[in-house]
Amino acid sequence: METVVGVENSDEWKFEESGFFENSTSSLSSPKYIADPVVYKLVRVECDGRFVPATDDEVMEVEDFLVDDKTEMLVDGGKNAECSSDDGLPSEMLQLDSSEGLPHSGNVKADDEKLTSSLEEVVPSSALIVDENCKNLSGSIEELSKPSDEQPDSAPSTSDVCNNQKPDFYKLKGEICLDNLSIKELHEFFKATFGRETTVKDKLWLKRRITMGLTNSCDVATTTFTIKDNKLVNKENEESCKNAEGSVELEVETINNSNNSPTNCDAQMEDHNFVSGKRFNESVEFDFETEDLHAEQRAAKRVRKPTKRYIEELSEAESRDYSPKVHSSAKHVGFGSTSPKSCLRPVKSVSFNERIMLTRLDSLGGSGVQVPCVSRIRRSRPRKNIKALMRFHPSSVGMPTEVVRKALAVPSSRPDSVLMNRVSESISASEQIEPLLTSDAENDKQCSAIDRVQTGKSLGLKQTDSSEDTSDDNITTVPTVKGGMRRKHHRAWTLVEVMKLVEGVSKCGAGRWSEIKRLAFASYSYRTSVDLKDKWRNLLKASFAQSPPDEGMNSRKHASVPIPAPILLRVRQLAEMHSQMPPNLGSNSSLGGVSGRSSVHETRSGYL
DNA sequence: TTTAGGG
DNA sequence: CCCTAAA
Repeated sequence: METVVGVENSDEWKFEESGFFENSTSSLSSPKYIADPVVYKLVRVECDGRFVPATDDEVMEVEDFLVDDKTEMLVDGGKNAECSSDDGLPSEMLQLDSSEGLPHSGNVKADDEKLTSSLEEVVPSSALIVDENCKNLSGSIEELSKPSDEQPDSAPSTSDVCNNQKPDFYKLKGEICLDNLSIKELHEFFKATFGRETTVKDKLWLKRRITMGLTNSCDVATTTFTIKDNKLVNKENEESCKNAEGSVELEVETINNSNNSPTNCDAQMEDHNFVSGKRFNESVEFDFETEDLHAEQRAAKRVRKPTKRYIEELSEAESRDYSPKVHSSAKHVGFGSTSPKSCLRPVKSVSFNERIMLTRLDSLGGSGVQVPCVSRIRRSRPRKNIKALMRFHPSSVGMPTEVVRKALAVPSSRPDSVLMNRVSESISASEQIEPLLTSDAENDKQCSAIDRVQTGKSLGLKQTDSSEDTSDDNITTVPTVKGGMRRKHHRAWTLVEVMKLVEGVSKCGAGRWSEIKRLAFASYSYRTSVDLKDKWRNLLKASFAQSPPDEGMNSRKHASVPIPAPILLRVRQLAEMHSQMPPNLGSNSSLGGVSGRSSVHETRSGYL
């Protein structure tokens, strides 16, 4: 039995490492540190723990994998291209074929055909929609943007807007203003955005991080953090970005070159320029999240001996995000991007629950500390049928747990208070050795995924739930009286997720939830298409509800961050485009004033 | 299996 | 979120 794992090796791919380490210590606030310092080399780990160099095929697979990654960055638009250039990538990687506005990288070779076609699939469709509605949009946007404004444009003492001590950062005339937020607020915002806590105290870091998440861009200024319509304002390079992205005009955006001037906010509202709109790039956001872990550590302290927990978390993040073992890695899935040649190595060849001890040169404070790294296999809850089975044989629960755990020599790292989880994990682990135990559902999926990959048509399906585990470790499932299983914890929707959803709807149209699920939420396996639908329903409600999460509840104590007005605005636009406005609340929402507030028990659909 | 809608 | 009917 053997497995392919990633091992750090800083020599393998020149362009990956070039220039990084020089920068890593000095430029925490520079876009340069976006690149991940770790470069993997493929090796096989035999049962006895020996490392065996990977075969060329394997290496190739991963190379494609990486190239795709880079390509996606390019696809993401000009901003990233610039960013990438800072990373010292070969210039050929950065060239865009201006005739098509599509990336043609010398490194991409065969793959870029597929990529290109997939892009063409996506881009024109959005362009179509836009073309049809561009006029309407331009008209309605101004209309719509008003009701969502608390204060009319009558110069809301712009200094207030940006310099207020307690600004309503989420609805400043449709912008998100991260400036002047307290650390605590930033932490909240961070959590709402990424669904993950952070301990970083560095305001600048937090702001950049959030901004990057919200803009899906790594090109974030270090001076001011005002996000409008999911994009950062105050970009000098917007022009070039627009050109690079072609003529897809979608969102309202303002060009504003002055930095943080008090007039910014006003000007932003008045000057409605249409620039290219969204791009779909999971990888960017995804990378951010994982990179957070690294940067966080760096920012948090100096050189601290990594704690056990750190090691675990780090490894978890990596086995989820970087390890080639995570086949058609989730981070490569997304709109406008495909991973035509994901790693095909079947899960079953992976030695289950074998904790491979490795070390990686972690750039802890740039000091190059050797950090042990445990690589572990997915831990996921069992599929429904398994759980259902267990439900009918509760008495046998204890047995399989023990047996399986012993058999697999799973370190009892966690208390057994969560027996169910334990069993779940063990069982899902056993699936990997004993295919007979598995329902064919998963196998089929894997096969079909492979098939699609081989036909080059793959959308980069993630390997069923290979990355689900870590992320859903926390959501325990609980048996209900009626015999059903219910997810115990509502997984809070993060801003990023909401944005993905909105984008997904704009691409695929509301209703095609499974499509959206596959394309935009492939890496969020805990969101079912039904979840998406429900969330959209809520978003709709929220967006048409009178002026977003209103002042009424002044209690600054909202545990969750309100959905930013610009997003709601977009939801509303999309809803109108799809003529799926909620009854009664039609376009008269602008006149109605405080018409009814429809539902008092409108709960908190306007929040995350 | 996926969607739509009610609870 | 869950459940279910209907497609």
